[in-house]
Amino acid sequence: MPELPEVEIVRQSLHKKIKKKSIQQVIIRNRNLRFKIPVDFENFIKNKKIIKVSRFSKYLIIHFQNEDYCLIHLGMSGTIHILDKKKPLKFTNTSFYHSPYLPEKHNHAEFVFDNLKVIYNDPRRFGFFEIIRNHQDLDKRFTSMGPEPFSNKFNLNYVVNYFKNKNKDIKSFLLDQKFVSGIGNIYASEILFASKINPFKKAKRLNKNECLSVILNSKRILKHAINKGGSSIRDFKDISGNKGNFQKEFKVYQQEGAHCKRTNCKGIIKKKITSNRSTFFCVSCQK
DNA sequence: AAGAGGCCCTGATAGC
DNA sequence: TGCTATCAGGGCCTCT
Repeated sequence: MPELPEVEIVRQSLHKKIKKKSIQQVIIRNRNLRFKIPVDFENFIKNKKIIKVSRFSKYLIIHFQNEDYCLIHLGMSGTIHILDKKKPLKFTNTSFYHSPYLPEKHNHAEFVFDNLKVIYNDPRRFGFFEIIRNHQDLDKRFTSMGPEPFSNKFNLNYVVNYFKNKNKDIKSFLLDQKFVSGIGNIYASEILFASKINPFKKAKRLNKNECLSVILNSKRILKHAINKGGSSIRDFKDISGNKGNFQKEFKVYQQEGAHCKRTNCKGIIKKKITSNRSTFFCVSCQK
């Protein structure tokens, strides 16, 4: 499901729903995620009040009282659903705990609040939860990761220096969370199309202008995607079941065989698969 | 040390 | 209908 924009959409809606509320009960249905949900997880979370929900990169950060935190990573297929007793979902005429579109299979954890239930569902189990017990550890947690695209640290000096002598292709770097945090397979292709750069060009071959282009387009495209509610390919929805709209604006992702959308470009969009991941690009205008 | 590739897992879809 | 193969938004690990 989720790259930075989608995780941000989930964060916004989750924050609205659960800030200042206490978790009354935690129900674990299946501990098997990328990392097993620890046995003391329920006790750690239970009765804690939520201050806010923030985000770094593709990680949701639940802030509890007393500087306790829970990280949630959605992996490829993690989704968060909410059932609100006061605002029953459309079509929900059954009980509080059942809704027609709400998945039952692959629910891993359910967090029960007063009048609310938050559900974590993850068929492929690439997501995970992580407990953090103080504010220093939270700061430390992300130090080995690169800056978010929005950060001032993601600037021309940083990128030009980072790319010196780097023999790997530029797309791999956009996916490399140690270089920049939050970009995934969809937005990497879109950013490079906007920058007119071939995804397989070696990073060390990018000139200053191209580096700048990658920086500016990363910031712009991710912000734009957030404003559009994220990309709903497959079944991404926010926690209340609303779809995003950015998928309508894909220029290259999933556009194999289409004509390039750039004015005056006669190129065709091509798909290339490397190490099991697809890359989309225009054969003509991305040099 | 950097870079390439495999692997974790289930589900949807395409092709026969 | 039902088999098999392929692909999917991530990131960790190992090998060279």
